[in-house]
Amino acid sequence: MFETYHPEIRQLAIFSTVAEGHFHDLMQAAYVQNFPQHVELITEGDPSDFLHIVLAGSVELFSSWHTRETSLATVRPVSTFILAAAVRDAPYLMSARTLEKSRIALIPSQDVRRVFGEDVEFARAVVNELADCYRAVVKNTKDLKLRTSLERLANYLLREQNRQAGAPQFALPYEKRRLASFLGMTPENLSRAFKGLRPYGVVVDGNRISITDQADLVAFAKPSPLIDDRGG
Amino acid sequence: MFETYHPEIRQLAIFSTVAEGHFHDLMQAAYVQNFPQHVELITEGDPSDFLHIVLAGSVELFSSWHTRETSLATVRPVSTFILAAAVRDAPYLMSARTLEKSRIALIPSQDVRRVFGEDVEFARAVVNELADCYRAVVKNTKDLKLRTSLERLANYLLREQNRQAGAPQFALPYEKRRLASFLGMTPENLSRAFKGLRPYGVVVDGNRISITDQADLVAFAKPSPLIDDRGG
DNA sequence: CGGCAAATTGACTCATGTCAAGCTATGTGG
DNA sequence: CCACATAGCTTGACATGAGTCAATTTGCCG
Repeated sequence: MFETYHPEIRQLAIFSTVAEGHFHDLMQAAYVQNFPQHVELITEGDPSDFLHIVLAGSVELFSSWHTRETSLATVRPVSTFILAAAVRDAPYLMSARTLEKSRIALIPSQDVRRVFGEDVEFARAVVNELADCYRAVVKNTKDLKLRTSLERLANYLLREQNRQAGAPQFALPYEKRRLASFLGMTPENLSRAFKGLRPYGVVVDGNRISITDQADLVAFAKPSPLIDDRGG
Repeated sequence: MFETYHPEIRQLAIFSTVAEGHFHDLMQAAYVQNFPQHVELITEGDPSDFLHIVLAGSVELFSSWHTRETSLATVRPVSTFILAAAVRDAPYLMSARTLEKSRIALIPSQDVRRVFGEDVEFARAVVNELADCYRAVVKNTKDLKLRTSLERLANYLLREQNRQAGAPQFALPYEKRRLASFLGMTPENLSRAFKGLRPYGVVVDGNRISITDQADLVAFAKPSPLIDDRGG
């Protein structure tokens, strides 16, 4: 039963080049669990015992400070999260909760660190993955600091459109309140921001978005590969 | 002449464990150059040919988007920067300029990637460094999204005090305009933020800061190890 | 001493957050 | 099948935070 998950994990960039024996070792040590919706998988500050992999469903990474909370990322199948904490054997900097019913694989961090030392290909894959994560967070910081909330929303819509089929109509992948938090604004402000994009051809109906004038929206958003390209 | 720089580079966490032969290889391929103040060392978007190391002076990492610019970090001796771009052989996401007269070592990225594959200890050091960088950016994002500008300034002052001797009086390490940009606000706003910290015992005289009531400032700033601790 | 850039200040505008009310969609239980 | 409860979303009115612009002041360097 457990072996059925190997192929999808094996295809992850971080595991695709590791030697068969080492991959087997990692899978031997791993757990796979199903979680219901809205379960807190990890809590920031806790020691990082496992590298997590989302096999199905979706997971939100978020963080709190006193009374405030912010959404930092959404993890979708099939990808890993909290690799950095696992590598460094340091406390989690973010909390994680399931957004929906999800299947998660858990690989003990110490096995990850051990195989890292034994398998150069795996080491290279880990460092690549980590560099990608780093670059993604830097892009996110630039987005936050260099753009207004309206520009952030416009560019988010273009990225999301691209991530999905690329069609002029698509659905937001989660609630607007989460999107607002991810973009660094309040839900009320997000509502108004959607209105503010109306002149650039953005029509909202519930969670369905229609981009009626692609060129116009692009002209306003001015997307940049150094901020918006994923995996670049 | 060139060999005189080896000891300080060798002591960097990222090089301290690499085998002597491999370290020698890297140094053979490296350049060391002196740059005057305010020289742009790298430009975002350019291909990343070198891993950079600040040996003396200081370097600002910043980024622009259309008419706006923001300061992302300051690199001080002795440490590396743009490791992620070098590892991935991807374009720089940030630009870098000297803040003062600086001495910089340049190691060809391809040599870094080659030695990574030949020396497990080096690979481990690189992944550790990269994980630390990643965690630093995540902390910075949390700082930006979870705190007001007044709280960011208060926590910055506490971190900077700590980074220096820890004494109640210390000097800001660079201009206020840069600090403002780093903290995500305008210079005007920073001026007012300093005034706003007056009630918590912060006295400003030029670039000299006096913290007259440490406990009061800490109570206001509410620093957290998951946001403010460096290298944690 | 003079000139320049940085920093400060005040007045103002604009963006964003807050609070409260109402709306809508959804799911549940009667 | 409908009434209701609930949670999310929207809207309006308002408060506050932050940016802008312009005018000084300060401090530094030639």
